[in-house]
Amino acid sequence: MPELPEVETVKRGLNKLIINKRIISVSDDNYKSFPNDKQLVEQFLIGSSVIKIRRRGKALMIDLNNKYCLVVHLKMTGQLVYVDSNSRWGAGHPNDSFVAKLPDKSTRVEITFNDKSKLFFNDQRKFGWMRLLPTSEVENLPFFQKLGPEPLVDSFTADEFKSRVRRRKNTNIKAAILDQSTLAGVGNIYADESLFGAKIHPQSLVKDISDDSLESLLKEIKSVMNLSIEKGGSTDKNYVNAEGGRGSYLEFAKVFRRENQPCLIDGSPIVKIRVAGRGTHFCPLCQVKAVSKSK
DNA sequence: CACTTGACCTGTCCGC
DNA sequence: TGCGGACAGGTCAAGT
Repeated sequence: MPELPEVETVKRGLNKLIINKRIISVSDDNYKSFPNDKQLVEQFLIGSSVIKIRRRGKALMIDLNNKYCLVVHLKMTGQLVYVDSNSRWGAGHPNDSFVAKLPDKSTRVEITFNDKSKLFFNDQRKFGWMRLLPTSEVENLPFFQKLGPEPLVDSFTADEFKSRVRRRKNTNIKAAILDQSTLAGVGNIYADESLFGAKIHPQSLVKDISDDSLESLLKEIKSVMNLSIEKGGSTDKNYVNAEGGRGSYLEFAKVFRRENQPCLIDGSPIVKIRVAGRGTHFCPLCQVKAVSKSK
């Protein structure tokens, strides 16, 4: 589920909810979700306080006041949900029926703070993970070593985007932008949406795409992600924000999950195919496949 | 080496 | 209603 905008939304939520709270207990399901040595958790997680939450790509880093950091990757179905000391937001709150049921069968880790409020790490498919380690060692994790630049910072230029994408000359453009070493944070939803905006066919080979088109693609990636952050991300099935609420970006999506519905530009039906092993949505009229020059 | 495919899991939906 | 298979927003390992 969560791509950059969803993880950014969770980050912003947690930064309003758990700063300066002290962790008094942690329970987990002894599953791979949290493969840390129990002694390390006892020694460095319990008793520590949260300083701030950062995001890099689709990963979250919860910085603690003892130079340790709890890194979290939500993968497909992970959730980080905070609930107050009554385990609910109060009658009438739109998220109350969801959070009042926590923990549920997907809960993998439950963190309790000094004021009895809780942070739940839920993950139906168990692909996600948490990892406690010294903050200075976070960047050494293989996941971060390979990660490309953040797309939304000004220092990430069109020239750098082009040269990174063009390293993947023999593959299609969708695979190239889903590759987290090209740039960080693009997943299936925003790949489809940004390719539509840039009028690029998802199966076009990188070597057949013009520089102008790639520049347009970077602009679309930025604008699609910024809009999604504004809308609190995309909730399809599992994703919720740090308070258990839904994101509304999919109401604004132009191709994702809109197969057989009319293209908003020309009215022709949106098509769904499989590209790079993923369900892929596009408009066959707007997004014409780039043609190879050599042949 | 560059690239593609399958595996990791559970839940849901669709066709028979 | 039951059952098998395909599929779901991400990443890695293993294969070609």
